[in-house]
Amino acid sequence: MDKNKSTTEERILEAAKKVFHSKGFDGARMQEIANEAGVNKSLVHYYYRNKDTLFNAVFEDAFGRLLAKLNEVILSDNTFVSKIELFLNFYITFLSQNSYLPLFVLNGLYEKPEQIKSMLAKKKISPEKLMDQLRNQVREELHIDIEPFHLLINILSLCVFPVLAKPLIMTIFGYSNDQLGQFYQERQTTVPEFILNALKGYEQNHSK
Amino acid sequence: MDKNKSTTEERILEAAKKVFHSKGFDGARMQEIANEAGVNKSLVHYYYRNKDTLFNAVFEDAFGRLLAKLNEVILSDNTFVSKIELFLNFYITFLSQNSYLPLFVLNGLYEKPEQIKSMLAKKKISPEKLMDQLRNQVREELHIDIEPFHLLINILSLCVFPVLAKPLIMTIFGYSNDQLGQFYQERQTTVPEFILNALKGYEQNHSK
DNA sequence: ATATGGTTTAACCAATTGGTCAAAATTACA
DNA sequence: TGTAATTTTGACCAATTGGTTAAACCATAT
Repeated sequence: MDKNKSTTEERILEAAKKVFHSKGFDGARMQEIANEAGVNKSLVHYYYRNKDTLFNAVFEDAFGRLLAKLNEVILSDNTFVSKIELFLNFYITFLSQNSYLPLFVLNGLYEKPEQIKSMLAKKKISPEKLMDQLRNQVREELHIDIEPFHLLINILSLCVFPVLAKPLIMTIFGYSNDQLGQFYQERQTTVPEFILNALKGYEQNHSK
Repeated sequence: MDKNKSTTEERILEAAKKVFHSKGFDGARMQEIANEAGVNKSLVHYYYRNKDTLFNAVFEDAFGRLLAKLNEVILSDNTFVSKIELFLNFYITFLSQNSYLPLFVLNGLYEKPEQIKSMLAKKKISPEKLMDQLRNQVREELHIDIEPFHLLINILSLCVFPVLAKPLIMTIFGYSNDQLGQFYQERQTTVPEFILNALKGYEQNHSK
């Protein structure tokens, strides 16, 4: 509702994020987005032709952000463990402010899988490159030869799922928001440790 | 559409599952559910008062199934590793037939977190009991004292997320359905190994 | 001043949607 | 067989929703 600063187009996009993130495509109402932005509904159509266009803008913004960060971290100049810590840290802090975002992205991926490829192309992200980077780094740092695909998925699982399952955790174990925050805090050290231990186990079995 | 066998009430519920699972609450249409069941739309309202009632029935069925299985496996008479394998196996095979289900449940949990508690009560599932079981078993089998909460979340993450992220995996890495099936197959041995290795790492640091 | 261009609004519309209701069809049962 | 209860249907409705359009607004340049 704060009309100060920022163009109306930006305010509309921000409002759209807020509504789409929490209610999804079908649950979102163009009128609600207009209200949230403090403008007439027609203005929303003026800047973004229709609901689909607006949704795509919101989705690309969200998915692009997550993808870009993952890419940036993996290709950065850090140790393997540092990278996990970095990604975890970003993910947890960023998403404490945008708690609906991961589920929103996941839903979007189900509905429009094609978008993934165009997004990868636009951001010039190469999955193969990421995998190579991962494989090489694990080999050089930990002297372990490993198929990096399962490892990548495992890392992502351990980082992303606990954020996705937030309501499950809160309700089942009766956590308050503060307790949940502490839980995520603990994971910043717990998860890298867990992964590193798992990899060291492979050392005995698979390395030469 | 198969009117054979099963009461109309059951056919309506099955149709509702199909539609709600793939389109969510807001995306689902009562008319589509009626068509899918091969009955008049009014019949849907006759058996299930309104959309909310029908959705709740579908959600409870889905969430209840997953929860019951998790409970059954954890409390069963198996080794720690066997339990992980069992749960993984159930999860992967069951969900290859119901690929929309985990995301559906996750969305439902966001929208109606209260349902979790009533479901736990109805199925007489005690989270504390599960955690105790897990802690004791890890202590007795692996001689490791560990706070079981993070472990439980880690196991769930490694089992559930790769299924949730199906479209991401398929598109990013250009997997066919067959290749994806093989990937899940591999995880049946890969994941228990990963977890066990991680835990063995803790042995050196935390056990006495 | 006024013409011009982009910006914003109010009024409106066609289509959709969840839900109702009374009547018809079918079943149960005396 | 007749009749009461249950199940199924078609017609209908009020409300909602995405989207359109023409007019109003407003800054800026001439």
